[in-house]
Amino acid sequence: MDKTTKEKILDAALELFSQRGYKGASVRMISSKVGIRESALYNHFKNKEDILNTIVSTLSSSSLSFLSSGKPLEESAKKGKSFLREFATSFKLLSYDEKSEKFFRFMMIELMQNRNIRDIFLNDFHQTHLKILSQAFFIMMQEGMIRSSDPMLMAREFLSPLFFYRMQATLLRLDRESTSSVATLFEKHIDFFWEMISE
Amino acid sequence: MDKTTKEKILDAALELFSQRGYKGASVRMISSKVGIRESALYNHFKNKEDILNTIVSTLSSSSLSFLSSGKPLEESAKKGKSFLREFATSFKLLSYDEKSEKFFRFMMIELMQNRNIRDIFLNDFHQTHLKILSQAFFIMMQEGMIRSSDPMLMAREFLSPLFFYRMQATLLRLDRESTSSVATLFEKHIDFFWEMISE
DNA sequence: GTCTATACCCTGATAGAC
DNA sequence: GTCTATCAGGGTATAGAC
Repeated sequence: MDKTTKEKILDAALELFSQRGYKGASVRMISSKVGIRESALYNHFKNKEDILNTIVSTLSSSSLSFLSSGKPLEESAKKGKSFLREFATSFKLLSYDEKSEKFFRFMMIELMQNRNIRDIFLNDFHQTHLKILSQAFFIMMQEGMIRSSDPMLMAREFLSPLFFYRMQATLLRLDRESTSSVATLFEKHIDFFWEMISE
Repeated sequence: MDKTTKEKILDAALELFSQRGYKGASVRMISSKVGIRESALYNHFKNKEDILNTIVSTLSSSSLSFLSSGKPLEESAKKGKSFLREFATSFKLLSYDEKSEKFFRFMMIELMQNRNIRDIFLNDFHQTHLKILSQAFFIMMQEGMIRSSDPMLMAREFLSPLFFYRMQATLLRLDRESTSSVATLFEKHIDFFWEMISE
């Protein structure tokens, strides 16, 4: 509560962008969702694109990558399977965070249409996670916990199913279907993957 | 050449839908790409949605699942790694087929917005491939070629990276960047996966 | 900061001449 | 089967009163 009009506009815009994409969500819809006229909206943002840019720059950094939480990777990676479980859980939990989930839906819609969103997806989102994972696998290999292989390849192999399952959960939720079957896929993925790579 | 106006409309529409989504591609753009007036377009299709439906029903079946090419699965699955390589290659080649690639881009844009497209993606596209793969893995397990595990889980683990790499290739191509690095990811995936599962 | 009023463009779609 | 002409509705954005 006690949100400023500006914040209300951003919330309404994110909601509509995530449902209909940037072009499909009109300034009219956004302002009516907030409860003001279109013209009043222009007191808070220069134009429609300004709303988009504010949302993107706010959410692209914060809501996409987790695990920036202190702890040195050297320590956590040595936990092996537990580390992977923590990573996957953080990944899965993102889809339960309302704003992250809406931004994810929006990214998926715009991925093929907007170069800027593509860059954010591939760099901020994907590369960041790959980097963490490949470092972790490298450490696990050094410790002799897992088979020796290309850490970056292993990171990709571990991350792709996580991404796919997250997308699937998002799709199911859109049709108000249960996501419990997908939730177990995360668990099964970790078990399967660990069994395959562990020495 | 020698395309009917109707075919020209469908081609132009697919091109524009794949770049801008359904809403973003106007009837005006489509008809001007064909070289006719908007009104003339209505002699060939009832309305805009009719164009979409024609495209979807034409491409959802044909361009999405390959491997319907005769040969019984029992035989090909016994080839083990070669089968996986063939499967992955067919999957990769889809992204070199112009129409399949455009339809894939369109699907990605509409996935979060259109229930019908979601169903096609999850059922026609994803489930079909999972079914083939899980049957193949089941046979390989019976033959003692690979570790024993849940065939459906294994199918998902094998397919998710393929999907992700295909998506990545599509994204790179949109920015006219080289996809050769992604092409090798397909190969590496097969090698890695086979090494992990082979007995 | 919000309102009304308005400008101007793009949208899907139809009627009727050729 | 294609054209011109036209329509109502919705799109972003601005000016000026309160």
